[in-house]
Amino acid sequence: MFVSLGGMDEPRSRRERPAKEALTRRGIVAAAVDVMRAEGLDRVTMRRLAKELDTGPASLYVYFRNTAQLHAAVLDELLGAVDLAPVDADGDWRERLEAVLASYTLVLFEYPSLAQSAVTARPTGANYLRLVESILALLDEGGVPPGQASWGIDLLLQLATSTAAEHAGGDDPEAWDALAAVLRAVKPETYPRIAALGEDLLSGAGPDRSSWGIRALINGVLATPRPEGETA
Amino acid sequence: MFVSLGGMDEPRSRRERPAKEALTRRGIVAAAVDVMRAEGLDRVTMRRLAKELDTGPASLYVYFRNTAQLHAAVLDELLGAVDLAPVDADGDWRERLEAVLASYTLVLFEYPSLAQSAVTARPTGANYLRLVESILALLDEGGVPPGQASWGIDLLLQLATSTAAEHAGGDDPEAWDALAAVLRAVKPETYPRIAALGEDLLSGAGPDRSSWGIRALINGVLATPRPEGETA
DNA sequence: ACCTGAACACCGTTCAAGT
DNA sequence: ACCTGAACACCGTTCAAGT
Repeated sequence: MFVSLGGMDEPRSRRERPAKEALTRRGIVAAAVDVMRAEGLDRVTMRRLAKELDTGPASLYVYFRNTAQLHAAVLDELLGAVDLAPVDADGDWRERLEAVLASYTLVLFEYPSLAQSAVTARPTGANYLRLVESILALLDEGGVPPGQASWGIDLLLQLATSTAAEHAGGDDPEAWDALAAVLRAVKPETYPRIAALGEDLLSGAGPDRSSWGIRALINGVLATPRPEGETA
Repeated sequence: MFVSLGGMDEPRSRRERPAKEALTRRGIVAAAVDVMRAEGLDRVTMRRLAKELDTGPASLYVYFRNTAQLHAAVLDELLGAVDLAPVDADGDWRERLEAVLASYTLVLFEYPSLAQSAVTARPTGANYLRLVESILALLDEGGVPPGQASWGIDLLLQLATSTAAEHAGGDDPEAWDALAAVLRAVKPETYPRIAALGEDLLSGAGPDRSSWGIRALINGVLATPRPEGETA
């Protein structure tokens, strides 16, 4: 394999799609990420991937129980891009925690449909564990009692994940317009408070709003004791 | 149509599946709810419903832009079962708000995959509006400033929705065991804080944990001012 | 406007058989 | 154990044509 068989250079296309390679979990995930970047998560299917890897769909079931698990593995891969630098930086722990969660949200925003599937099937790979460990460090630094940290971390990631997931489904501007129209059309006699708040219910640029949400939850996690009789 | 044509009684089966009825939005949603209760949300597809209604799938696109919108309409229907009685009851507003959100979560728990789709496609029907109005009333009673209420309501519903959505995908006990195994196997040198918390990360019966989460978020929404320069 | 059959372009997952 | 082709039982959505 170290000698070229023919006299000609290998054409580029050979390198780009190797004729056949041994199937591995890592290789499948790598192919999945490629397909996702090129064609979107919708196309990250067992069949599409099998085609990419020159095999039949059944082969992939050796490595992943189902499509949801495959997507979870793809997400873990992407989580490598989350910026954990704020963990060891200076400054207020709350702000640093907010920064880490904002970075997580931003990564998910690139593929909101992946976020949607993550609401159900959390990843369990190395990148996810690093993220959890980092957040726990910050909560500890902030003096959040361990019991609250245990439950709080799930909550924080859940909120961040579903914030990104909200934008799955094409970010359909028609759907948003429809919601705005419904709110505007609401009868003040039937729904006085909705009518009173009106547009403000939908106000706020995405980032402002989601960072406020994260801050609110951090504050709540810090301030809310766990029910009695539970150990931490 | 008021006279029987034949001498025999109409067989029961005629009543149960009328030969043909005019297509209406309501009728489609009703059929969708039936199919969901009988066969699960997975089967609430354009094709399956078309079969149920004795027509072709294309007919349904007159009433729903796509399958996600259909599911949102089904959810709104189900939301009629949310118990809003606590709104006008006596007692602490926080506890009553928690009760309303718990009822919402409970309704979604019956069809977690519907909750999963609701993370992306919020309903906009009458039942959803009633729920929003009720929560706003409680936040107002609790003295939550309008700006925080506007943003907070979304957050509260989002958290409750994604809490139920987490259980979509079959509640696969194997997946949970896998996560537990990963956490147990974690090396204390690499992930000291995860190792230290250990089982507690997964502890807590569902209801205890999710009601703590709701309480934490309510507290956070109450305590966290919106950024300056924003009106309420 | 509402309704439809047919078509296009796909899916997930399991099975029995091979190595 | 890993790998595979083939099969089973489905999907969403659009189109052109009808009323």
